[in-house]
Amino acid sequence: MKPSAPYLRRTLTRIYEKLLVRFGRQHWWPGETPFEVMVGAILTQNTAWRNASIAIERLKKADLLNSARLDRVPKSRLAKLIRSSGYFNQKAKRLKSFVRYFQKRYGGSVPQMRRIPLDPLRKELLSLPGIGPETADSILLYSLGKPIFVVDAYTRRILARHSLISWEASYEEIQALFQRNLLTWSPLFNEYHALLVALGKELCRTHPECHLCPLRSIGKLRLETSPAPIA
DNA sequence: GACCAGGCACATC
DNA sequence: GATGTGCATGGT
Repeated sequence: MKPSAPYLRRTLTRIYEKLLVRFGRQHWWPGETPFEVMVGAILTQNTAWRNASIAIERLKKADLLNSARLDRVPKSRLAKLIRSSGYFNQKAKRLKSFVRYFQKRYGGSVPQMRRIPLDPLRKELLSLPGIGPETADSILLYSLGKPIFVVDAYTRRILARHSLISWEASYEEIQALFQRNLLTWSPLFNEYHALLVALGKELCRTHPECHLCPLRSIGKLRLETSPAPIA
């Protein structure tokens, strides 16, 4: 039985309010420049942010957190610098190809890139090697300020545990759930996703039974009967 | 020492 | 289209 639109709107709004009260504003993305956010989006793929941020610091220290210089640095040197983020050979390759594209297509200019409308730009990003839906949407939302909702492992886990989606829901289905039932506004999408991650990090792992979950009292939650695995 | 973390591509059926 | 596997580090 699919929840009705008014129910979803109400519930998604209540969840947001609860999370905001519990965790406060998250000030995402934790990066100093839009370009740093793009690099971070690739480095954090399937990796704890802590490890990705170590790699970012090393790039900064080497004065390489700049698209023109990153475009010129040898891939082997880049791989060594980003070692802490894991999958460093793959990520060095992905970063190089992304930066090549960014330089060639936009001259390394964020404002130039931002001029492209959301849909075609998303398609463009998805066509790059190593840029999947989450990385593309993270760049669009957190680096460029485009109104698109980022879905990640935490988002799926939390929504499924609270019976708002099935565990098998696709990326696009989950994204559409938020985008159809919330105001299309990038600051809201920004904060909402960051808050879901905050919840996922702080509670879902340490308290998988959800006894302390701030969302517990919301709507028709049926936590007792949701599937056990949270991974 | 096992398990996990803000994915993605590619092979195979 | 679904399912399985490689990629790899650092923290708990």
